Amino acid sequence: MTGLFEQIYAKVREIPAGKVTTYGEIARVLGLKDVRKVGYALHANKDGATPCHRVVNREGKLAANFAIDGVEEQRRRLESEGVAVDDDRVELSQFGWRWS
DNA sequence: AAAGTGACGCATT
DNA sequence: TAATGCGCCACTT
Repeated sequence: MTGLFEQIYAKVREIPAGKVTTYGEIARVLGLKDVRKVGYALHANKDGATPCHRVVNREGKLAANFAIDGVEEQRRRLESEGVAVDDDRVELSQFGWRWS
C-alpha cells in the first residue's frame, strides 16, 4: 500500500472533528493537478480507517456515492460532530478546514 | 502493456 | 444555482 492513495488518506486523517475540507484543498496540499484522484482514492477506501465523511466538494456538497453507506450516513456523521448540514451541504465558510 | 474508470473543478451558458 | 463539457492522471484489470 504505497502510493498516492496513502498520501491522501494521511491528509484526510489530519482533519479535526467538526471540520470539513474539499477535494481540491487536498489535491492542492499534495501538489496534485487532478482532484479526481482524491475522490477516486476515497472511493476505494471503504475501510473506516479514514474520516472520509469530512471531505466534500467545492460547494460543500456531500458526495452522492459515498462508499460507506450513502450520503445519509455521511450527513449523519457530520451532524454528530457538530457540522450543520443543510440540503446535503455544509457551510464551508464556517466549517471549512484548510492547510497552509 | 493498453484501455477503462472516476466521492471533482472550472468556464461557460 | 443548475446543467454541460473538458481537462487530467493514478489505479485496476
